Amino acid sequence: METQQPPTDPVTLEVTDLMANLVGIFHREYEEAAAARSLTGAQAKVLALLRRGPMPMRHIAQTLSCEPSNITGIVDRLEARGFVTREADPQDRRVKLVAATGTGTAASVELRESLHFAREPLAALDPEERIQLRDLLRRMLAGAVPPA
Amino acid sequence: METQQPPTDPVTLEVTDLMANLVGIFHREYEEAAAARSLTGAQAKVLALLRRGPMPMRHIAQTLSCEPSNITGIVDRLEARGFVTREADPQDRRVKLVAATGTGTAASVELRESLHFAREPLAALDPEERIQLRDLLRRMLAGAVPPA
DNA sequence: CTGAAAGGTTGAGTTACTGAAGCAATCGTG
DNA sequence: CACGATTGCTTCAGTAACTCAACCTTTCAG
Repeated sequence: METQQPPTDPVTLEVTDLMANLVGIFHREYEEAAAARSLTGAQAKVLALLRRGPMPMRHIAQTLSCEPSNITGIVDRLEARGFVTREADPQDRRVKLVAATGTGTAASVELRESLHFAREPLAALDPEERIQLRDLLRRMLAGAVPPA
Repeated sequence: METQQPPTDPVTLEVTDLMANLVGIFHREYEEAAAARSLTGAQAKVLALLRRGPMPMRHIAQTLSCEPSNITGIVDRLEARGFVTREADPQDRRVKLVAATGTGTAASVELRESLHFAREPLAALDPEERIQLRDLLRRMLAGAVPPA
């Protein structure tokens, strides 16, 4: 949309494609791992966010870049199942602070640790390479939004 | 689900987390790029698959690991907008071969090339590092399913 | 030829999502 | 201090994606 850098070098293009595959695989595994705990992907994402502590709906919506009304529904369903609670912020009673319950946090942590991804494609790399990869990813993400 | 490797070393865990962030960013950009062409993410994925040539619905469903009935709907909407066609396979008339039209292919190629991702997080790496990253990703994906 | 299996579609039901409208609490300014 | 604008969240359509079960149609096996 903004500055149009016409050529896009071949390496970048290939990395983008590889990344797309990786994203596909990762995504599928994430959904499966969530489903195994009868969570949807969206619910799991919200729960993961809440591992950092209670936060206003607004903040959740911004972080996941979606409409607040969307979060209302997701939190509704999480709340109905006892994974999160909604409490009015005493500081500003317009704000609802969403917090993960013990069960919610546990499910999220468990999910995170169950990600097979860690063992499948990643297993193809030896420890040294994994560190290399980590460093590259760190640098790439240093500038980006600090999300999920 | 299968063999439980208890400890999961710290580097792997961190890589998984970084990857999760990356996946989030990439995913968001993909959706946006698709939306900019008034496609949904799912539609864009199917269209991307069809760049390789016509294929039966069954095959699409398997590749995207979802129910065939799901694909019916997505292809319906793509067809309604002239991005794909459905034709009976002369070899086996149960099979419907879905093929991207010129418009469909064009949209898909354009979308692929518009992925900003190439310039945002990736721009933080210098050419040498990008090659390093490419090689690592290649190795990781060598064993995996050859998807989208 | 007949019954089982495979490819797709249909229909019901859930979730995720958007956008507009609405309500309540808060803030800014005269 | 009061009043209008703004902010945070919910509610209400409306659409897309998805699952599952039931259902045709074509193919295949015996």
